[in-house]
Amino acid sequence: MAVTLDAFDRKLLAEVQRDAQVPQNELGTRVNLSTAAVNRRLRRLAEDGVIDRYAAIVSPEKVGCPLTIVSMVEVESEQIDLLDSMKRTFEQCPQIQQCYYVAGEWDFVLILTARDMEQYNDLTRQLFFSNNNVKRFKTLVSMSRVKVGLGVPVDIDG
Amino acid sequence: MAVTLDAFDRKLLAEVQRDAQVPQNELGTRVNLSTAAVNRRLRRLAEDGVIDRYAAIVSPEKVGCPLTIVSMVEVESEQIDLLDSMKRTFEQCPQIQQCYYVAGEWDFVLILTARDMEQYNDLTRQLFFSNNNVKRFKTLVSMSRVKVGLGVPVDIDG
DNA sequence: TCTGAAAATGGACCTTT
DNA sequence: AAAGGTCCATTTTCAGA
Repeated sequence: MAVTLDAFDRKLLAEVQRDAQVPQNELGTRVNLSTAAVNRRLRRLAEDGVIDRYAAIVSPEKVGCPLTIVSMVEVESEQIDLLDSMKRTFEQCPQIQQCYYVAGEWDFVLILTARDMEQYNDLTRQLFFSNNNVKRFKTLVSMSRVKVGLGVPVDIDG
Repeated sequence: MAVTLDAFDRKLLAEVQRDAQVPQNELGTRVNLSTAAVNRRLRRLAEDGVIDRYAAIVSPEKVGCPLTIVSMVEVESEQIDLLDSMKRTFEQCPQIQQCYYVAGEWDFVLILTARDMEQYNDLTRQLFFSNNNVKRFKTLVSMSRVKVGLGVPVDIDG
């Protein structure tokens, strides 16, 4: 599953995770490689799925979603088809940025973004109260998004 | 803080959040605008901070970070400088993808990525056990990353 | 690694509302 | 003024030698 990456690949990945807009010739001077080599490596990293995709990161506040909420959900039954159905529901909800199926005191952890508490209450009704398989859930309202990203460390370690 | 967005802006934001690599002329045909208009709007969205940045999303598994963990932390004291110091520590840790300062039963929620459990244990020592201001913490190990993204809904609602 | 063609970006300028 | 469209220059990407 994992892929072999050399020091150049790692540097490139670190760069493009931070900023995917810097041109390949600039990347070349930063990592000490020709533009063409950078081009080939980035293409290969994308082909191999190391780079999953390129995305614009938009500011939630600026588009009227100032509220970030962490919800934890415990299910009634862990029957496969019930779980799958819940996963699909969570995946499809546009306000759910992230959903992790976890082991421990809870079964799902969700990161949500919402316009206001009213919208979150609505979501709560749709996602939790009207779902028979939700035993209980807990809400943690974010007061500050201290760090937000999907960056993966590639610097030295594996 | 929020910004006024028309239907064109919203469509463009939806597109580039999903895939930032589609060229502006293609975006133009999709949203019914000339290439130049798309160019101008994207530039303005970036200048206004609506688009925070462009980033490559890399697959954690492929680079040897198959483990995703959600940690919740309760602090001993909420004294400002102690909190700030913790926030800085969390921000700087490369394995911490996200850190939310929350209200409720816990004070911080962290999303971490790690090579293996041993690395997580090390992090645990560095971040939690050796920090006097950590009263307790809880670990939820992700078995499945059902949905992972930073996408913000821009379709219809504000 | 270099060179050059094709593609994409972004500015100039004019037109519309 | 604010925003769109067309055209053109510049920059960037990317393949072949």
